[in-house]
Amino acid sequence: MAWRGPNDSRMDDKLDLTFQALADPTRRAILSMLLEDDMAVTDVAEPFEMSLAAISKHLTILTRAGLISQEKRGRVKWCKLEPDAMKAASVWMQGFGQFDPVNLDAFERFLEDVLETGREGDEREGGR
Amino acid sequence: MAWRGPNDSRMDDKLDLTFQALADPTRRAILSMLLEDDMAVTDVAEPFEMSLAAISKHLTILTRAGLISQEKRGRVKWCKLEPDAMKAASVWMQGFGQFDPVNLDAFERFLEDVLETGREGDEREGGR
DNA sequence: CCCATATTCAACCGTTTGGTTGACGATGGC
DNA sequence: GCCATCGTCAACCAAACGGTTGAATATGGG
Repeated sequence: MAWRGPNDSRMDDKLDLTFQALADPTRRAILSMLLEDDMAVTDVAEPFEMSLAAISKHLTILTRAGLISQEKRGRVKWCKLEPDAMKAASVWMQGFGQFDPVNLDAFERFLEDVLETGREGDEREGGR
Repeated sequence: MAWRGPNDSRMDDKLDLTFQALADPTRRAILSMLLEDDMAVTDVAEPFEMSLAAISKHLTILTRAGLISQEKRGRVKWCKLEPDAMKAASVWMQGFGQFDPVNLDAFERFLEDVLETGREGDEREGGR
């Protein structure tokens, strides 16, 4: 991945979109729901006590941030989690933490591999 | 750490503050500066083309999010990075990726295995 | 063809955000 | 004691945010 350092303005714009998208509890809840499975817009909206239009707006914001993708099949629009943007933000944050940057490089390579092959590696046990 | 699951409202509030604080490029730049060293408010403000009052507000937001702390010594108020809050947000995000920093050792073993054998390990069961 | 379903659009509204300016309280140096 | 410096406060502003409602635009089913 072309890492341009913490001052790349393109990355800055991307982080703006990502963090702003994550800064709303409804949107975070939506992301959690999509972790379980892809969902139609109407189904995403169902557990929330707000209008479908409001949820539609939230989904647009998540899409622009790259956190999800939406594909229309028939008259139903399916929402799918896209962890890429989250990964970028996560990597940015790691720079401030107590995590080992060497391992970071390794997991970036790992992620690229995973994302390219389309494999999702959910053998991760904790399952929250 | 007392992990209460992704629906703990206290954590939700904390994540709100954290992500909202991170959703502004000025504030992220300030955090980057503080990564190098502790700084006085005036010195933080110096490279930015906005008023001291504006920077002061940004610093208040960062403080309420727990991302920095401020200590007044004499008439100078020193700002210090506090990576703990960032770590909480980072951990939340990890739940969406294939990357698990808590389990980096296991991951490294897994990565070595993948790279050596070129094999990808488990197959996923059902597609979506 | 007609109707129900799925989703977005457009206009609107109150609140929050990110900035400004000017006045103000504290503190340290001479 | 005075003055310059450090930082915040208060009032204000435009723009963005998060929500609502009602109309509009597909699309699929009988």
